[in-house]
Amino acid sequence: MKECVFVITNDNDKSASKRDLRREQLLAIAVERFAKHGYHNTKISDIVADAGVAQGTFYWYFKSKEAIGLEIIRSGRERLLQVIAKGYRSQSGSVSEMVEGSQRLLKDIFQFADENRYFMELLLTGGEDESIRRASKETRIDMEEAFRRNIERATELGMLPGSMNLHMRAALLVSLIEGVIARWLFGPIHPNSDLARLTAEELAAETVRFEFFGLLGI
Amino acid sequence: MKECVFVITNDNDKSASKRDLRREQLLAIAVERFAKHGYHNTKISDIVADAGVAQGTFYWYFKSKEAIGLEIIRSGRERLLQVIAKGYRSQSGSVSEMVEGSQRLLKDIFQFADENRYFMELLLTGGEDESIRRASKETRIDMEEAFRRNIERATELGMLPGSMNLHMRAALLVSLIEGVIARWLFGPIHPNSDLARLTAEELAAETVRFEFFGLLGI
Amino acid sequence: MKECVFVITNDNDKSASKRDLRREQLLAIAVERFAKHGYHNTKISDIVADAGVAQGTFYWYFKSKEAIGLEIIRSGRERLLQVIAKGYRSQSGSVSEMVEGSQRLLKDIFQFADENRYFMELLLTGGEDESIRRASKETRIDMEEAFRRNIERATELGMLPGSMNLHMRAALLVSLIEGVIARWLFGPIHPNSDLARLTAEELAAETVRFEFFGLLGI
Amino acid sequence: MKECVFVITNDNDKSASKRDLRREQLLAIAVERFAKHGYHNTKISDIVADAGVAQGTFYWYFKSKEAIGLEIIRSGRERLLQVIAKGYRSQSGSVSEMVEGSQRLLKDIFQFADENRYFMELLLTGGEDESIRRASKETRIDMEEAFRRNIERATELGMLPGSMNLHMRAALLVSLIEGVIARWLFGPIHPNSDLARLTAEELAAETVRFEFFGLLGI
DNA sequence: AATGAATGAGGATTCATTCAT
DNA sequence: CATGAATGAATCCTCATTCAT
Repeated sequence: MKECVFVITNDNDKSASKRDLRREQLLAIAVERFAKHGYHNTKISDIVADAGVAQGTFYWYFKSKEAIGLEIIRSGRERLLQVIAKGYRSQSGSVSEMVEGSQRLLKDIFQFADENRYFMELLLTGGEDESIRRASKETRIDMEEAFRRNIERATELGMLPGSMNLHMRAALLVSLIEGVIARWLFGPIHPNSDLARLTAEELAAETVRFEFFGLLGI
Repeated sequence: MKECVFVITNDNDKSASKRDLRREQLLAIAVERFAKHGYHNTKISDIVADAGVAQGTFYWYFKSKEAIGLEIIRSGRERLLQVIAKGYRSQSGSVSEMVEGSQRLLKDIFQFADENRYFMELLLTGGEDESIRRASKETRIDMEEAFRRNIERATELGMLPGSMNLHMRAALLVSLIEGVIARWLFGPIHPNSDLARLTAEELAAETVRFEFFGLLGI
Repeated sequence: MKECVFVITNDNDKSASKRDLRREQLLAIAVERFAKHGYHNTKISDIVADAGVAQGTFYWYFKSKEAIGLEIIRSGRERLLQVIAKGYRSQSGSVSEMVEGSQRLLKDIFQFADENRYFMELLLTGGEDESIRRASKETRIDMEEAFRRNIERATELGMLPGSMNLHMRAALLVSLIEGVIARWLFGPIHPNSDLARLTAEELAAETVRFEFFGLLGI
Repeated sequence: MKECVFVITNDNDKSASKRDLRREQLLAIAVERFAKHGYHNTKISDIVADAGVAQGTFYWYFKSKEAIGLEIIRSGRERLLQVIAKGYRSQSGSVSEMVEGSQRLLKDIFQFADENRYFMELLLTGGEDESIRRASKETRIDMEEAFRRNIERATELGMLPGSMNLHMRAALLVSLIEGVIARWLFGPIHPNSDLARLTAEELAAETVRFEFFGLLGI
């Protein structure tokens, strides 16, 4: 029987009822197993065994296996988009200020990914069930859209050159972020690479450098 | 019953026997279904129905479902690495020569991806079965390693600054490439984005610009 | 949450306690659902949801699902047999008196069926659970027996010819009654038939005519 | 393992393939168990155990449990309606000819019922699953409709008085037939009644007498 | 080479019933 | 009296794989 380690829902009210706790526990176990072994390779019987409850108990909290999968994506999506929303650019500034701001945002995202690695893994690599696949895609599109708006704003403020397609830039940027997170947290990663040992802060620094200056950059 | 459209294996011998053709056909159907619906959501009965043969016939050509999955990855991997190998840098040159070379390599990779979109989708998003997951990872690590050597060589030749971690650069570069391919060919992609309408050549141009100069670049 | 509409038990004592009311309510909901959807398709959770109480509450009033089924049959049986008992023939009379008496009895039975349609449906079409099936059968045998005695008495009084097997006559008569009730209240009924729109009285008149005179009758 | 006793489908072609035989066998076992124990109390595992095959084999022949239930009704319905269709009145005649014709029809129906008692039981008492319930109802309506047309024709030919509602007559007639069959073959039946021991012919004679002359009849 | 019937372990889901509070 | 969370046996159905023909 496993304790509840990863709290998934946004529980602002202090009095987490016993019911809520059990729900969180099942969610946490499910997201971990889905990420580690895949959705189809995770049996409800595995989840309940981990939680130390009977098979039927699962269905007191979730309508179906698909439902818990969607719930995981939904809840993670909300919190991920919140993190990104906080990093929105609002005012003009120097290049170094912009780089700094970007780095702070990336660090927040990487930290979130680290704290929610199983969700992140599910989001980035999962999607065996059609509906979960779709929900993941939507979340990733939302993320890209958030970055697109951010870049758009910076371009309007004259902080970025307007010569490149906005969508393209956003796509490239999010590719960078997703790829870095995936390699940092759950491979594929070259055995000799020490990328996995970096902190969120260090990772953000490296990434932001590439983001703004490319391979030729400083 | 479906015709064999996507030839997967490297068929050098001219006289493709009837047996080989059937094998190719099954592989082509399988890779498409695996990519479109996922490994677990693809039943052997689906594959054989598409091919217009009986259930048992499948097992005359492949040992098991896992085997056909691995075969798909194996064959795609070989051909993908060949494409990358051809683009290897060997001699020094100007920045614009380097950019040009890179762009040519990217174009080749994108073209390969376009011609093998189902394999690519399986490689980048698949991995429900443990052994296929591993095979995909290894292929992607190989790809990263190839790029790492390329960057290393360019750094030794003084064409790139040595200030950045090699593995990090390779990871960022491959993230870029993988993300762009995924968005170009099979989403997740923003509905308003016209990325999907670009040619391999145009995509390579955009990508290489970001690769070398970042968001601030020309 | 549903109000208690159909009172099922013979409540002679004036002061129906709160407890009795709840019991009646559960019985009423159960008999309706059993009739409409079948015994197996009715979940305890459906019944309690309709009643607006918790799952466990059901078991404070009834030992089990089977028990409530049997209770429904038992209580209905008592009241149905009472109705029939009141119509018993005791004295001789003319043919038209006999027809009149029969018609009155049928009208009473049809009225009872109308007021207890769900019980009637359960009695005539239900019987998925072995013990309920048995209880229903016994009730219907009792009904047949009551009619057999009635016919026997009329035959002894010389009001009916003795040329036909008594059991056969009773069987045919009860078949008629059961079939008519079923079609009148809950089908199977031909869409164009206006049988369902008849009153109990009209239905009794038509039925009694056939009962005594057959297709060739007046 | 049980042999196939009751052939359910209309197999006119001599060469019943092995596949057809297995299908018939499963149908026969299913209809018997559905009739004896009810639809919900019959497990697929019971059926296949009786047939001596593996669980999965069932699903090679039938899509689902519901499907086999519907197939049973569908096939029985066809054959039952054929029997009735053969008894259609076409020409005028004397009363005794009419009675004779009716008796012959009833005998055929009773014989069919005897030879297909499990189907009959399912048709008349079954219907736990919603779709099977509906299919049964439709069949019984068809039967009623067939008799209605028969009565209509006889009335047009002046062989029956026109004073009674057609639908009502048909309903009463079919009630009679259904009730008699039910009591004859599978109760509810009074223990002292010797109805169950009658032959189809005798039963038809008794029933037809009541049909035309009622209780007061000859 | 090919067929297609047969296998059977496995897994999701249901639901009557129990019980601590 | 009432709650509602928990139980777990039961059952339908899936599908990769085998094998006689």
